[in-house]
Amino acid sequence: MKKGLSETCHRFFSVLSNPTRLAALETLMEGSMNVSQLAESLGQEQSMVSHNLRPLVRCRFVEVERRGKERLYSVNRDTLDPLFKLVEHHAENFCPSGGRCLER
Amino acid sequence: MKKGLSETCHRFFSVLSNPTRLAALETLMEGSMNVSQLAESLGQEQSMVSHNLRPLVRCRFVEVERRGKERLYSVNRDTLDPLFKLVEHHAENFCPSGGRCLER
DNA sequence: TATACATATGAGACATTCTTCATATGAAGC
DNA sequence: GCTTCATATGAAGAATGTCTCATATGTATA
Repeated sequence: MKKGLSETCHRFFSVLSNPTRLAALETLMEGSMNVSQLAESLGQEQSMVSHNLRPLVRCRFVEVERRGKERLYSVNRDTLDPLFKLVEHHAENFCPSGGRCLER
Repeated sequence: MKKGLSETCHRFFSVLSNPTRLAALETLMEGSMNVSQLAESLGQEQSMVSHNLRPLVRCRFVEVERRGKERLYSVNRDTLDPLFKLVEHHAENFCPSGGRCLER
């Protein structure tokens, strides 16, 4: 681990350690959409989704594209595909009882 | 992303989104040690280190081995080596100004 | 079993992060 | 320019997470 990476990691992981943002990512993995569609799909308030998209965009987990008055959000697969695969792999290998060891 | 992985991810990432725990991992990456040594090395209270090691162990980011009255902690390289590499890679590719885009 | 050492645990104070609600911005069409 | 639709932003209470301090557990050794 490179010197100073620990600070970068903190920013990286804190953005990802939120159920709303993860659900948003999970949804966006299946296809790009705009904020309203995402809010609808998640069953959440538009403003909450918007608030939570911000850090995802800032950290480049998600990209935005303006389309008239809408904004189309899509995930950064370069990072997220291998990342989720890694988490899945860890859970399978080290959390035999269905991720139970990951509970508080 | 598999259905339900999002909950696993939340546990996974929340354990990692803490400066003390990341510093502990960073230190343990350079070699296994016991709690006192780690506390010393991090300049932190023993009890704080102990508190923070718990979730790391529970989530299998770290392993413990009893050695008499000491406990030897060491990192799970299977998960952490590729994970940190991935974060580093993301920072290099998507955060051109030295990870500045990862700031709040 | 008494002592010392290593580590773990619990409770409360403190800090940070989330969510909600109200409102602002901004783009398109009339 | 006014209205409507889509999204963003701000502030404040609510919820979570973290740290500290005091104390408990557990192991080795005299």
